[in-house]
Amino acid sequence: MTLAHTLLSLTSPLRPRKGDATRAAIVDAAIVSARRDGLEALTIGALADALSMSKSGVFAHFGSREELQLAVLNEYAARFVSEVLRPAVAAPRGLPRLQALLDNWLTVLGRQIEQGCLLIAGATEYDDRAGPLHDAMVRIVEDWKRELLRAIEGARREGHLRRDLDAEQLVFEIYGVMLVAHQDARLLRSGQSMQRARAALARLLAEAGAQARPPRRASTARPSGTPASAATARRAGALKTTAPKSPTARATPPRARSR
Amino acid sequence: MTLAHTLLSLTSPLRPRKGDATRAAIVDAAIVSARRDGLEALTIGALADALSMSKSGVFAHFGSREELQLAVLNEYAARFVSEVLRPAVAAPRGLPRLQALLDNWLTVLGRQIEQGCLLIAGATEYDDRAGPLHDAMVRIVEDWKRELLRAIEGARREGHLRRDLDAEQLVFEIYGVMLVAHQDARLLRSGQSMQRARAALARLLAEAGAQARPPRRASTARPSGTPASAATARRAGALKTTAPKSPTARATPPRARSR
DNA sequence: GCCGGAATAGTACGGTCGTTCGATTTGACC
DNA sequence: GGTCAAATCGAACGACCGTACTATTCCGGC
Repeated sequence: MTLAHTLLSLTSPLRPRKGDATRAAIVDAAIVSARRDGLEALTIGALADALSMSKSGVFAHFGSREELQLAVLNEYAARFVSEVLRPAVAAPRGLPRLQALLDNWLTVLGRQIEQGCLLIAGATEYDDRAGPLHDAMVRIVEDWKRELLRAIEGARREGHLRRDLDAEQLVFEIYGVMLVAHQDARLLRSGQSMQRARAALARLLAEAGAQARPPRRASTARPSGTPASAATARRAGALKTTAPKSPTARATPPRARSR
Repeated sequence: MTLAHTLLSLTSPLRPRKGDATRAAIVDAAIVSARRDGLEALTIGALADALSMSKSGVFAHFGSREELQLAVLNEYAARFVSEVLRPAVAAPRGLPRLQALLDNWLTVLGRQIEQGCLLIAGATEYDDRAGPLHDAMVRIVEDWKRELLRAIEGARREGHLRRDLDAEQLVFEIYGVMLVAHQDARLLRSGQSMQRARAALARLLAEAGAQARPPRRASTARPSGTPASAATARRAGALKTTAPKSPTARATPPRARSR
């Protein structure tokens, strides 16, 4: 079946297969469901109901539940990369590109806080279950960390970060910030998680030797925009903030707040 | 039933109820299963098989699957606290106690890397599902973070940490290190995650103003005390290592390793 | 050694799961 | 408009789920 399918798409590769559209719609709906309840809670019946289709209609597109889960995971990962990494490579190489990447990552994480991240939830879901989903999960996370590493080493090579920086350690710690931001925002509904994450990242970068390019402004007085966060990076503008319009997300008081 | 049960245990509270032992055995087995596959994958039938009991025999002890899950989660949390927090309060208050707490935490996390942490896995499992398990999960994580906060503020009150420290931010970042250590060790089987986590924690504490008491080992240069901050404090022994006997877990080489 | 409640087993029910398979509909091409 | 494959449906299967009920076994107090 899969073979015939492949052969056919080879003989007439240009024909716009209609099934592809439904398949995409199924994956779309499945991503929503999986982000809410987890990949393992994905159910063909529930999906069919949500799409007003029959179970067998949905099933036929994948051949097995596992194949559906893999499609969902891969599609999510592809979107994640294209949202976070792709726009970042537009930034000039080096620190700006790394900063853009982290900024996009955090934005994607915080955008729809109602929906979780499959790469984070899947990591705990499949960390102990052998099988194709585990393997895919490992591959995706490893690939992503490799991209992050590349960006960091790029910035170091440009002289924007300390020469003796332990890049893998920095990847580790950045990932930790993202994980805790995700948990804080979703489980605890903290509301401050994005600010805390930005502060943590800014500090990590500052300590990694990030040069505060144009030191735009000194401390205390802050006439206009330029929000920003923790410790030193506060004036370094090490991480650009996305939506500084909101007055509720006011800048943190001089130096770190103590309780 | 539950009422009668309660009343009876009130009238004869000393009688050693035999069912309690089986109930404990069930919870034991359930914890193992939940740590491997998740709380949501817990199944009464599988549990009964593993214990060579009947489904109804297992069921009778809890009255519902959800009650079983709650029992498992609460028991796990209780053990976690008693393993991590309780022994730490033996340490002198202030920074030593905080360090002991973090050290215990990391040890518990790394001890049996084959089994995951329910507090971490459950956080993503229930971050979007309303219900008693979600509520329990939130309460447990919040309680734990509060304990961590208490330890940090205790250390600050003793003058062991910066006066202007943002304690909640430090809780946030410490939690991030633990989360990424868990993921690295379990999903990616990294093998270096514990060392990386120790390095990250040491740096966090150093930056929070932790005084490195007796610098047990001075590596390269640095004759005597003078705490050092940030990156350098990594070798200051800001976080005591549990089993330094192992030669594989050697101290991190001078300065940070790059790549 | 019986008695009585606690503990456990046995069985059954309704539901949902993933999957199979044959029937039916759809839609592009001649 | 007929053709034929692709797409979708409908019904059914076997397995497992949580739960409810009844029956049986266990076991300490008399």
